[in-house]
Amino acid sequence: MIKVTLKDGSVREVEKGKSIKDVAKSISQGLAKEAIIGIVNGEVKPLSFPLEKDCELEICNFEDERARETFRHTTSHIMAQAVKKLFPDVKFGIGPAIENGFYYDFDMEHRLSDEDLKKIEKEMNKIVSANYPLERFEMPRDVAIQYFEGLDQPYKVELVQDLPEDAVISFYKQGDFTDLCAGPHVASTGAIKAIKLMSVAGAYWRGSEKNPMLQRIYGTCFPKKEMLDEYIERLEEAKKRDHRKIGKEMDLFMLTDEGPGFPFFLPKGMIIRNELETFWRQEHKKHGYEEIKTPLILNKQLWLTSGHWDHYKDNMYFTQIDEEDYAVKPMNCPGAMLAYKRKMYSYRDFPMRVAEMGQVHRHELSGALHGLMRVRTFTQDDAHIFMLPEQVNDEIVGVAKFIDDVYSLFGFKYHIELSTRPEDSMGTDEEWAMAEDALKNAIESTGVPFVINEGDGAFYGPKLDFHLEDSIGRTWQCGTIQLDLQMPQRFDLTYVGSDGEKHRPIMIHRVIFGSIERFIGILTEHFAGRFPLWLAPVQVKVMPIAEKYHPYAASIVQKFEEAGIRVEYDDRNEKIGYKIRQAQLEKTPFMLVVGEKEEESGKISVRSGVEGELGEYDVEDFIAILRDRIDTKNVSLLIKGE
RNA sequence: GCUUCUGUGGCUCAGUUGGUAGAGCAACGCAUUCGUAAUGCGUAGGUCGCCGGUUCGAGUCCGGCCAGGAGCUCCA
Repeated sequence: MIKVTLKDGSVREVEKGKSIKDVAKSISQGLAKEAIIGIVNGEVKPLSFPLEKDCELEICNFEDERARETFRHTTSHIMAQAVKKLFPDVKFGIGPAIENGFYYDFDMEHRLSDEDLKKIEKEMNKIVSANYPLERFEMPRDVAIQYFEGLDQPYKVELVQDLPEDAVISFYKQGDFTDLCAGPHVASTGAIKAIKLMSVAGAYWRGSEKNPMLQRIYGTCFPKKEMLDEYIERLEEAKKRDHRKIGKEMDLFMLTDEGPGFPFFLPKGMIIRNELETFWRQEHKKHGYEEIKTPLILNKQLWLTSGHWDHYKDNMYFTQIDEEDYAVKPMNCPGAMLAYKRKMYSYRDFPMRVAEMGQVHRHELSGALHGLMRVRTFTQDDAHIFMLPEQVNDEIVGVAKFIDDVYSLFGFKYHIELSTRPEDSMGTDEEWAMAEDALKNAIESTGVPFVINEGDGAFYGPKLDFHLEDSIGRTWQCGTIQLDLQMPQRFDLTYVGSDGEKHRPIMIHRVIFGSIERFIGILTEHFAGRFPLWLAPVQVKVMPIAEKYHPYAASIVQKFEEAGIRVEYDDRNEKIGYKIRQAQLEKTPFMLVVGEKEEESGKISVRSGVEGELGEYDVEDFIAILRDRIDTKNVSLLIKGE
């Protein structure tokens, strides 16, 4: 007998050689049925794994991330086996589990279509039914290379060649299919239940555009069909929140063939944009920022000095003025450097915070464009902070707090990445190490978790990036704090220290929204078009029941207008049901119905876009409620529900 | 930019094996003045993304270009 310590601390005596599944069964049939993997002394093992000595054991179902990953990774092997059966000439890339499923990359003559996906799915289900056990075995590196060369699998050969000389290479075999794989896997193919292949797309081998493009099949799978259905349902719901769809429905912005990547903001979208900018100015004033505006076009010499001409040319637009070369600004910093250089500064002026709502133009690849999220012109809510070395930490912490405050106002969840030195960059290793340390120390001191994104910094310095999620879980970088040791040097920025000598200031670039355009896109998806009252393009809509109540309705409209509330008046000759339906579809927060009853009582009947009928309100009372919501920037549209 | 799919009136979509375009909503007109998600009747609106080719004949087939979606790459 051996002792198995379970996660809850309890200890079970089991017969030596019993499998994890046996242990699960002995605890409860339900657990055994749901179990996907076991974790033995911290290592993921299949349920068939025999327990030979005393150990700690955790039995995991689909709720556990490690179990999900193992489950889906096995499914990617099943897909590879199915593809091999249908298309014997296929060459395999890699096939990992990802956030909501898995993928596998294939190289073959045949171009995969949606019909092929169905065929592959069918073939996969056969493999599941056959319930092949997954068997692990090993080969020395050189034997493994020969093995894959013999099978004409060049990508696998490349993968093995990249492993160390003395590595022992592990394989997993299921039925007639064997794949290079570190594992782990579930015990047998029969464990996989609900499979759905989602799409086929191109993906470069090893993520480099210099390599050949393989065909990637994305799929997902669950232990139960109901879970798959629920997931697909959620995706459908998420699509309804897509800012491109809502932007069109609510008439917020548009994109045209004439200006791909150059969005038009329409009257309703401008209200949101202007409200955000007003809020932004108020907050920056409170945080001790001054505001400037620098030109959109500046001459070649400036961009040579800044380094953009050498490091950012591919993304810039150019023009000529009086036969001299000019560029449209892709960033605001060089302009800000010129503004700084206009006069002398004392160390007493620091930290000096200079903000700019700066419109930039960047030539993004056509395939990268995406609604308002990725465009070719956008407005950054930029700022440059000039400071003394001893002020760096406080300033970074201060900006991180500022960003957190703004995101919290909207109820956003975000994650932070520290992006380090990229290949194409300026400056010395020492400078980069210092700058990276400064950012790292500052963010560590706030205690907020972050991940490191190796080699993704700007060419002039490392950065802390703040990422927000869109409706289907893709994340977009919005806020960023970048420590720049290059620009102050290149532009020879100075200040006079307490010693009377000239010194070089330290500078950070930072944005909070990131770009107004992207931020509005994220906001739209986050609120599914039901913007907080202070941002809502239309706050209330007044709807008389019939023409004879128009004078009373008009007097209501006037009262809301006088209170500074954005009110629309629907005095069309239509039935009230029709007006309500349209206002609902427009996502109007509050609808005010007025007819005989209201005219007599001098009140209004309020309908909430999210809560339905709220009953009668005194006009002044309701205005006060809305005014308070707007002034406090309350994101909730609920009146009854609070 | 790459792989792949898509592109029909303002919007959402039909359009069968190629025979010179249809619906609903919206718009406009008339009637109706009607209490919380669509009142009825009528009118108008389209060089079927653009260019070229095959054909007696192309929205439908072929090629090129443009734009959009998904993904890759890249990024606020």
